[in-house]
Amino acid sequence: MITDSRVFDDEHMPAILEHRDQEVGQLSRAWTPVSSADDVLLYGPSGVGKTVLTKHTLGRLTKARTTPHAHVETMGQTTGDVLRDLLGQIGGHPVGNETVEDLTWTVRNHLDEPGICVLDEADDLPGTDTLDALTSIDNLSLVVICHDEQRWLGCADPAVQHRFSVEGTELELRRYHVDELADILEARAELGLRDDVWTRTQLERIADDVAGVARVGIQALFAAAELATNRGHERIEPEDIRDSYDRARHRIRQENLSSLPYHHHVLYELIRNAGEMRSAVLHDRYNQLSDSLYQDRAQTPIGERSRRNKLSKLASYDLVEVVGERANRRYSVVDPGVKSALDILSVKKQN
DNA sequence: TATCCACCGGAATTTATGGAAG
DNA sequence: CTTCCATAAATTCCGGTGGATA
Repeated sequence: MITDSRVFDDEHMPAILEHRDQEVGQLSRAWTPVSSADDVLLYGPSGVGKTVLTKHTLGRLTKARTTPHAHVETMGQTTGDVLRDLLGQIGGHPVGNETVEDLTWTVRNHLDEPGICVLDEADDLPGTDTLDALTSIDNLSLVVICHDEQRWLGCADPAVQHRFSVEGTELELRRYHVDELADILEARAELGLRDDVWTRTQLERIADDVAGVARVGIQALFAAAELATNRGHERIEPEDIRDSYDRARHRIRQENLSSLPYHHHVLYELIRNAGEMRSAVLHDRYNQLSDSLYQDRAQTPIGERSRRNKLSKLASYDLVEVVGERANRRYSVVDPGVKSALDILSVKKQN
């Protein structure tokens, strides 16, 4: 049934970008006189193709002429990480131990012509000094990708605000309409599935159910095909589609959890085990068990303030849900089926 | 309504790490 | 080897806030 699963990878780039002509146009225009390329603040909800749009448009641009460019994932990265990534992509050779100052200087020297740097998942960038380093590099135009442009601008320095408040700098990406997303799904289905196992109507159904969020739609289509295969169906059945959404979201969350370090896993598993808990209880548990949880580990237990940082990370990854305000706040895991591969609580029981 | 309280999250400060200079 | 310095992560400090309580 599935002829090419790579078509459904998050990293897969479609040959043509459908229903984003206007946005591609605006981005291209911002970059046109590359000698004075504009910065762009690109915003919109998760999974509607912000990353794909920039990669696609950047690909078109650099096919026409060579321009130094980079696409940097900034979520959870330090200033040094971002600069090293940028330097590597524009042809430099980061060693791994340069100072931020050195890196900034090296990048500047590498850019004898104007370049473009896309900062993906940049919601947390204001407030760090990453932007200071990047904006101090002449010749470098920035594309900032975030979810909420008001919040982003609100947190940024006045200098950065000014740089991103020029007319035409903002570019909003909306959710797809049902027929638009169905077109996108159709292109994937044609490439990755046997053509007698799906119908246009089913794709429209999925597009509607995921409210125009392309990433979830694509993952759901893939999950539906997997379910149909597992169940021995000849083609995708309504029940496969019905069950595909949980499977798709489950997979995205499981991946997110796996990418996080040990402290996050500890907190996650404590919450998952309890079902729902308030923060005082969570901290008590953590304190009780920290000796056994952290023995034989390089890491040591962390204090409450740091745990709060880990918890907000877990929440932003949609792994942990926070309900209620202030004193009566409760934590719970979004999908108890998502488990840490580290098997933390069984280690606890042995002790 | 007024006061209390838990606890979040920003900002400043400290600690840990590792490289470079003296 | 010791000292110094930069960075990132953790901790300390604390103001603000919205529900709880009386």
